Amino acid sequence: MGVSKGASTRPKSRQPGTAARKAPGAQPKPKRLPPDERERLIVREAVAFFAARGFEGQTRELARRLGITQPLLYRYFPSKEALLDRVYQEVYLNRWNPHWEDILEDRTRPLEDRIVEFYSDYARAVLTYEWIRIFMFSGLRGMDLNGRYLTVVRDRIFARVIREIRFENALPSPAEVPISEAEFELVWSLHASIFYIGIRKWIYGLTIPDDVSAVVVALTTAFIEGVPAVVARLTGATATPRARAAARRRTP
Amino acid sequence: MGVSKGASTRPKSRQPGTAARKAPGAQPKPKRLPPDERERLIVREAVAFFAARGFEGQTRELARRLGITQPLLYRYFPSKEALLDRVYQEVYLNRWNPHWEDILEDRTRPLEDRIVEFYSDYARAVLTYEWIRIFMFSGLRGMDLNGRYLTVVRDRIFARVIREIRFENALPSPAEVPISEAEFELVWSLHASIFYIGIRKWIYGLTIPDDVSAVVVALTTAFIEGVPAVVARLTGATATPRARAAARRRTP
DNA sequence: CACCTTATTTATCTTTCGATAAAACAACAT
DNA sequence: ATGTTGTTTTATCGAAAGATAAATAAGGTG
Repeated sequence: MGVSKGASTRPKSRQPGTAARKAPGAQPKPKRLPPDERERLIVREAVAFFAARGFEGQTRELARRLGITQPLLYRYFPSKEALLDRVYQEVYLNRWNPHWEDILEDRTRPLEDRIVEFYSDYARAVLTYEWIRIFMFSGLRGMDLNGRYLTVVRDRIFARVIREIRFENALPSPAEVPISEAEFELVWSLHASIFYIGIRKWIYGLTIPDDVSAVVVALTTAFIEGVPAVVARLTGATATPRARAAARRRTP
Repeated sequence: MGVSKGASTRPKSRQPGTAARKAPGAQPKPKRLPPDERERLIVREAVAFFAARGFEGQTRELARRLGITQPLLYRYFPSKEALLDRVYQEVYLNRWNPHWEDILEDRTRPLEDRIVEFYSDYARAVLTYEWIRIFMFSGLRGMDLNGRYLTVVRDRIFARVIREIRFENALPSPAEVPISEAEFELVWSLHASIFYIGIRKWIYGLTIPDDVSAVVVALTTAFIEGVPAVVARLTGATATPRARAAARRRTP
């Protein structure tokens, strides 16, 4: 069945020395590359490709975007699933900044500054086309990756934010009074407000404010101003503005 | 190639009168149904099916879940795409409650009550497995449906909320001072905090608070308490607590 | 330059999936 | 009963789409 039909329609080999100028827009050239460099190229393009098309995106199209043939992908990854695993790793693991945790607990600075700096940088890292979409795609696919990632966020970020808020307001530490779900819920609402900006842009295709950082600042300020009263109620203690000011002064 | 192989492995026809008892768990029976009832069954199952599997879900599996054969779907819908269009319509159009707009502008009630009632009911309608997931799937697919839906939300809900907040605080009406993007951004943050609860549950598979309504109340209260100052700054006017109380008294 | 290693391509297999045509059969009217 | 209408199934097509084996050729080494 039609074996030689397709092959004859396009030149089988280029003359040596012919610069292989392709149509404009096509990949420069499927040059022979050292394996690790080719692998890097594949992973980089795969992240962009699957972010755009979803995980049902076809290996043939990915190969075309890379300017290579589809079977070559299978020399570097045993299956499409293995390539997807690599894509997750690339997006989740490699974009977490351990320094974020230090920022949040640097008590030489006002808490509001710390949260603003953290969320500004977090937004810069996470509110991107690739991150947001791959996160959603993997969530919809039912992978537990999202759950595991958000457990880390909860333990390392949310818990720290709450601990620092309590400290600033001279409230019991988490060791004395465990963090309630209601307190976590407050931080979730700040987190959601910021993350949802990325969803609006990269999933819904809406326009968002030019200056995302300014929005982060505004949301954080409102959060810091409004939350202590709620937290105080939740922990059973009271935190008046006076107590807050005192706590702030106490901080070196 | 193996034409009669598959057919011989299972009984081709049932004895008339045989009740066709199938394996437990299988659909009751592919009874012959009036077209509009069959169509309703298909649409209902299609919504659940595509919400779970995404729009790449296969027609064969959908048919199996319905207890019918796959070609029968094509008697009711000319193509898979047509069935998907029907699914969107079902989810978006049929779950919008026009009364919501009335709730928000009923000035005989305190604004906080109105927003709480609106968002409690909105959450009940929208924070469901099917709604949230189909909304995300269609967004990721690049459909403009999400954009069009959210334009409606913006014009009918957000704009009303802002107008009412201004009124309560004796600030200029939108006719006098147009609504700024910053004001919309404030309402977006409330909306995001609530909507994201659904994302956490139905996309990430996380546990959420038992009492979502209580969270809606808490978020709305914080919003109402915190926002007027910001809105006042944005409109160039001032809204002291005194002005707010006055405005509230003025409301019949 | 000849040779060897291995990156890359060509050709092809198998399965899956949307879609169609024709056969079968259930319900109803006469 | 018998015929007619229209729902449902059976059988099958053709085009993807993941994956594999064998052939090709680029680049380094003696």
